[in-house]
Amino acid sequence: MPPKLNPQQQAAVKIIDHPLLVLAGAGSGKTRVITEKIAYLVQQGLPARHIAAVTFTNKAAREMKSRVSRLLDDKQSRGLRVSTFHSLGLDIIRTEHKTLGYKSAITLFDEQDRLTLLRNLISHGIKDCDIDLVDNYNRQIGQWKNAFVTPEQATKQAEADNLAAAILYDAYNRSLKAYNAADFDDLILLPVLLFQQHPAVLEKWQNKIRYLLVDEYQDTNITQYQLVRLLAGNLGRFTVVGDDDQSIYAWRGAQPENLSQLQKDYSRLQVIKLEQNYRSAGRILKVANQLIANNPHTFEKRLWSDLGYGDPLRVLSHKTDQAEAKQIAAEIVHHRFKQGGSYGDYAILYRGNHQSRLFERELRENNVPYFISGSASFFSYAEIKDVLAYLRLMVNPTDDAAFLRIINTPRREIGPSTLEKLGDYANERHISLFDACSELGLQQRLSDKSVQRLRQFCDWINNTAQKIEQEDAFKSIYLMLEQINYQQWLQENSKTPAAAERRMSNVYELVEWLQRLASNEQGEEKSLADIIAKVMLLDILERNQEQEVNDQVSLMTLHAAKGLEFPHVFLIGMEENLLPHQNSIETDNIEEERRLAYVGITRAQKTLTFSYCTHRKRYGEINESEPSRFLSELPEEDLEWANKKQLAPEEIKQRGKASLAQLKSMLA
DNA sequence: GCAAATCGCATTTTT
DNA sequence: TGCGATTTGC
Repeated sequence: MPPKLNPQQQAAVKIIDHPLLVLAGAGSGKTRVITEKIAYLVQQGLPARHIAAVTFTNKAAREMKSRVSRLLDDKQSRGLRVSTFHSLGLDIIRTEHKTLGYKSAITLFDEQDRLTLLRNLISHGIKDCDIDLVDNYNRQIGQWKNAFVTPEQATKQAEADNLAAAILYDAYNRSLKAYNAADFDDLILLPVLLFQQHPAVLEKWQNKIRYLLVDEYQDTNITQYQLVRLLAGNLGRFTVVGDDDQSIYAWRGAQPENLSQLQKDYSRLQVIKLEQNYRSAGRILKVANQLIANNPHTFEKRLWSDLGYGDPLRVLSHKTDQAEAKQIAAEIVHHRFKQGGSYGDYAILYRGNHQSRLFERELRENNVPYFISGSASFFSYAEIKDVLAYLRLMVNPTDDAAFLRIINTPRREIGPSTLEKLGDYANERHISLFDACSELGLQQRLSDKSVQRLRQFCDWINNTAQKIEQEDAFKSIYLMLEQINYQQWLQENSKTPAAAERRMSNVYELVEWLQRLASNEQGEEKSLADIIAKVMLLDILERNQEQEVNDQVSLMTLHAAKGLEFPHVFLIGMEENLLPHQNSIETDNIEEERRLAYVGITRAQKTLTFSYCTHRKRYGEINESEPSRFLSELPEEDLEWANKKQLAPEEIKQRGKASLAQLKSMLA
């Protein structure tokens, strides 16, 4: 990227007396605009502590922070907020917990906790709900929370078929409150409710955050937009950056309409388009432009670049999905040797995760290093969830989700039947499972032995919690791990000894990391409770992944590829019913699928290869498939249908081997 | 209470 | 086909 900002970028940085919408096409330097603007605001005399920049991912926030630190020194950037929407929300909730009626140690419920709670509510009392439909209810509740619909409103508006969901929604929210807990959606929703109901608190925050910058604005949902509006106030001291053509999260509640809504809500809004692309060859952009022109637009935009026109885009055809994987793996090997580049220059992008399987196998056979993005997050590891559940329960004994997770892990001979009776009892008395254990009435329901086991557990939790609070917190955590003999439990429950070892080292990594977090928190209170809440928002594995992504072919979904770029991109599975996906065809959602293809195309810097198969194995059955309609929307003169004549599998294999031999001779 | 067997389901998933 | 969740049998 050139050292100087282009005129549009400069304008985007310098307009600060109007609310500003920056329509930033793919690869047009939007992060740069945000970071330069932060620096500019500081230079203009606005202290960094009055500036907040919000992103959607931790990764984006980290990237932004590090780029700001190249422009401003520590003193200048002191107090600057660069965070995800969700951690900004958590900050607000933590600071204002009293007004919201929460105790300070707020527990964050993840998706699993949420489902567990919903299931428990259904099996204990919410009669109108069917346990088999829990996923539907969950989705509906999420939609309501994203659309800023409270339980009261939901109940009023609800049709007969989702009245049950509305009742459940209300019960669920009450339970969360009783547990002093919040789910991810609440991290946005609660601040909005708070600001609406308490103007003085809002004013305080508006005074704190005097300039707001929002990244990936097209991905905001209704609730997030409310938060932006409230924080930015009537003056509209904000810059939002987004691209309607890269809106691919509508299914998660994102409202790309929030872009045009700004014009209605802020008459003084200025709009700037960034159309110069610093990433891709001209031809790739031409094709991308033509594809996306098939979607309706409120803001017209046309990407261009001066990086040269580039090669035609290739379209490969294959007989089977296996052949697709084989040929592309071989081709990557071949191409890399010819170019002398790095495997890290290649990416294979696809619509659904399952498409990675064949490629994985093929790459491994060819000894090509690869990494799959979007695989299990650190927090999906059972051992991490277990240990966090222990800590959560100590911080907040009413956290039933945590209680249920660990009550019998490791084995304490407390099984489902005991828990069900305990659950019934707790439910009748409207108390938490933990509190129910110490009640006298419990003895009438359960055997003495069971009650004794439960109480032993609770006493132990109380003791350990006390130790953590009063003595050296982390020493006590290590002691706790020893007492539950967690290592042994892992050994007994892992497939191999090596796996057990790895899992235990995950646990240590977690605790060490918590320790570092605790000591890094400058100034503010650094109670374990706060740390745990923060941790639920982070993802440690991300960092590990980033370190390792070096000389590896990247495999990822189109969704995961947003924001990234690669010299050579393979966009595979360009077939009807895959891209566009069958469900999207059925629900008439082609436009978002087209944007997904657009995102894929605009990831490529130098070369782009599409591929499709005529036969694909699906759910164990071979089906015929047709090339994607999107291919026919592209300019014919820029495509090269390279593979109409099929290579026999043996030939492909030969080519792969030839390349290997070539490598060996090159190394020798 | 737990392990094995069977069932059932299969886009995408920032936090 | 392949995985995870639930059910079955000991």
